Formats: sequence, structure tokens, C-alpha cells
Amino acid sequence: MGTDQGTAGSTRSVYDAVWARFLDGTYSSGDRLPEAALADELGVSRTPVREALGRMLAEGLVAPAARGVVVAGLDHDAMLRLFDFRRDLEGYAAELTASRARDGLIAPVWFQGLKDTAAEFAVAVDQSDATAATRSNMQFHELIVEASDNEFLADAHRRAIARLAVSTALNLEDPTWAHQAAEQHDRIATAITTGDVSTARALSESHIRDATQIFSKTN
Amino acid sequence: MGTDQGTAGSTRSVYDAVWARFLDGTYSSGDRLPEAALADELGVSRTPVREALGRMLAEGLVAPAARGVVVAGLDHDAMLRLFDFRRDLEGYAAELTASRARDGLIAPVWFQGLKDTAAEFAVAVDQSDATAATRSNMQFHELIVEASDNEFLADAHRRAIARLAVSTALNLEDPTWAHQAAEQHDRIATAITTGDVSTARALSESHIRDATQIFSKTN
DNA sequence: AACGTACATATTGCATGCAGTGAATGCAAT
DNA sequence: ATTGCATTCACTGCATGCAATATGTACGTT
Repeated sequence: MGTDQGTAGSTRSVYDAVWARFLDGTYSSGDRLPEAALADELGVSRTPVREALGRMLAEGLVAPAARGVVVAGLDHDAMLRLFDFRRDLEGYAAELTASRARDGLIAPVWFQGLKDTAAEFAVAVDQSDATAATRSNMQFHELIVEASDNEFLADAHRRAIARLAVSTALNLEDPTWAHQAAEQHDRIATAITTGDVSTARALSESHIRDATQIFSKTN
Repeated sequence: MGTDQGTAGSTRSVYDAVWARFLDGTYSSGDRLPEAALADELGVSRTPVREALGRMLAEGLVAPAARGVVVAGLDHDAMLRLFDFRRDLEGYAAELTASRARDGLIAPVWFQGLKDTAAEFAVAVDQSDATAATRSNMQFHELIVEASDNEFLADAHRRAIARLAVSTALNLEDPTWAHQAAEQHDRIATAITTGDVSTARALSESHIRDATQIFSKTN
């Protein structure tokens, strides 16, 4: 989440715990999140649970219900809008990072890291290692966003990814698509590295558009 | 918070109250926000105050301090990054709304509303009514974002505007700039109405770029 | 007089208590 | 058997209490 580090408070740990449950599919959209039960399971009182759920409410991860909160569900159309928003964010990130690269603001080691991550992804795809693929895919996109050096973009991107992750296990199952994605990563990395701003943006947006297509087909 | 809910709970009212104080310049960046004092002033207990501040923390409006939270301050560079992010968001909003207009998804009455708001802004500028100008300016931009029909964009935009508002009374003082802005609004409205997607985006981005320039000069 | 230390104070973070309210359940009537 | 209604129950939302801790102050030392 946003900017909250340092404090290892209970609220934080509850947030992380619930977050983890979101990722491993413990919950489904619409499931209620009773604070007493969570408090009990996590060994804290209701207050930090309440705080954590409040933050999630502010972030849109959970939605207010008649009583308490429920896991925020996104219907198909909402997912498409979210993907579309993400498309713009990724395009902007690529644009920013490419322009920073063009201006010599990015250290060579970073380019190497990006290429390595892209390679890792390609390997994972070849080996049909879904877990590794998902991880390096996430990392690839995060790297670009981080390198854009715009914390506001990074924050918005994190939120978008979070909500996407809650509602769908980002699908790299389709091997054809996965290979295609790997290729696209390479091209994006090249465009960014060479400081080709407009191409970087175009390729990134196109990449997310394709991902949206895949999502749309399998959902 | 993003999508506000019907509940008129204490947490909500505290949030709004503090929010109002941000807008009318009661606080400066770095000011501490003691929860006991706020609770006393607002006639509630510390719990809802705590909740509200927690939400604001999640949104980045306040920052964690050694003790409690402080009003999040943005230095000049951060403001530039925020403006730049806003530029992208506004461009995206204009693009989306223009494309919806092109596809006949927008009711004629909305175009009229946009034009009216632009006109209101122009009048306020002519009369040097800063308050009215600020309000109709905000409304103009919000209208476009709302019409884009993407709640995720709307949320991000709201956050960005919020943080901009906290750190600077959006400056329409400069009469030259204000008049220029009024003209740009007109052109943007036209581009959107006629469904000219790329022009709408370009003009919107350019508009924010100019605003950034003004900010940069006077800060 | 300046600096460091120790104590007092202010303030947070978490736990718990209490009351209000929506939701589920059981009973009765058709 | 099903539907309507009343009662009960679970759960939330807000208030308050308590312990931990950072901050400010005063005092003693050099």
C-alpha cells in the first residue's frame, strides 16, 4: 500500500494478513469479513482489524455492506475499465521511464535488471512455471513504474494491480499468450532502453490491450 | 474512500471536517494532527478520528510521524511530479470522454452542461471572482472525468486533486493565465463534443502543462 | 554557559465495554 | 406448505481505559 513503512504495528500485520488471503484465493467476491473472527484468528483485538479494513475500504479493496465490509467484487465490465485504466498507467510509466533513459537519468545496471527480469519471465514461460512467470511478470511492470520516479503514479499503479489481483489470477496460463507477452516485454525493454519515448508508450499500451483481450476471452 | 457510501457515520463526518480544513488553509504542511484535540473539537471520541486519519494515511494526505500523523507536505519537485501525473490522468479522461462522445454514448444535455460550466468559469474570470473561478474550474475537470465513466480513473483523479489542493491554493490569481485557461477550456469542450479523441487528449495535456508552468513560476 | 541526563508529560496504539441495528430464525395464520 | 410477523441474535460502530513511548523540561555536571 501507499506510504506506510517503519511501523510494524498490529494494523499493518492485519492488513498484510488479509492481503495475503486475497492473493491465495481464500476469499471470493462478496464474502463478508467479520472483524471479530479475524481478530480472533490473528490474535489481536478488533481495533487493528477495524483499522486495516478501513484502509482497505479507502483503497476500494473491500466494499461497505449493510453490516461491515465485503470483498469488493468487480463485474466483467468493471474489469475492462480497470484494465483500460491500467493500460494508460503503464503507457505513462513507459513514457516517463523512456524519457528518463533518453536524458541519461537511469543507471546502466537498471537496464540490465530489466533485461534480466524479462529473460527470467521468458524462461519461466518456457518451463510453464506459472508461479515464477507471474512473479517476474509483476516485477517487470513494477520495475518500469518504479524507474519512472513518480510516486503518485506508482501508488495508483499499485492500487490498480491490487484490485486486478483480487478479482483474477492474472492469467498466464495460455501458453501462446505467455510467449507473446515475453516477446512484447523484450520489445518494450528495448524501446525504453533506447529512450524511444513514443514507441515505449505505444508498445506498453498495446501489451496491456492484448492482456485485456485474453482476459476477456477467458472470462 | 473513493465511492462514498450512504452512512453518515462519525468517521465520515470527521473525514469531511478535516478535509474542509485542508481546503481552507487551516493547516500547513507538517502540522501535527493530534487526535485528542480533534476529537474534542468535533465532539466525538478518538476512535472515529483515528479511523478518519487512517484513511487519509492510506490516501497519502497525511504522513506518519514519530508520533501520530502530520499533514503531508510536498516539496516543489514532488508537486511537479504530481502535476505531471495529473496531466496524464486528464489526458486520459479527455480521450475516454471524447471517444464516448464519438460513439454517441453521451447525452446532449451533458455537452450543454460542459459548455455552461466553461462559460461560468469565463464569467468568474472576467469578474475576478477567484472563489467562483476555482469552483467552476474544478467542476469543469470533474465533469470530464465523470463522463469518462471509469471509476478507477475518477478515484485516482480525486486523490491527485486532493493532494494538489492541500499543498497549493490552485492559482487562478494570474489574470493572463486565467483568461488563457478559459479559452483552453472552450477548445477542450469542443474537441470532446465533436469526438476528436486525439485533439481532446492533446489539448487537455497541454492545458495542464501550462498550469504547471504557472505553478512553477509562482512557487 | 553549554551539554548531557533523568524525570514528567503528552500522546499514541491497542484492548475492551456498551448500545444500536440489520439479519436470521421460529411461530402462527391462511 | 408457504407467507407474514415478531422476537432473538450476531455484529458493527463509537466510547473509554490502560500501557507503552516519544518529547519536552528541568536539573546537575563540566
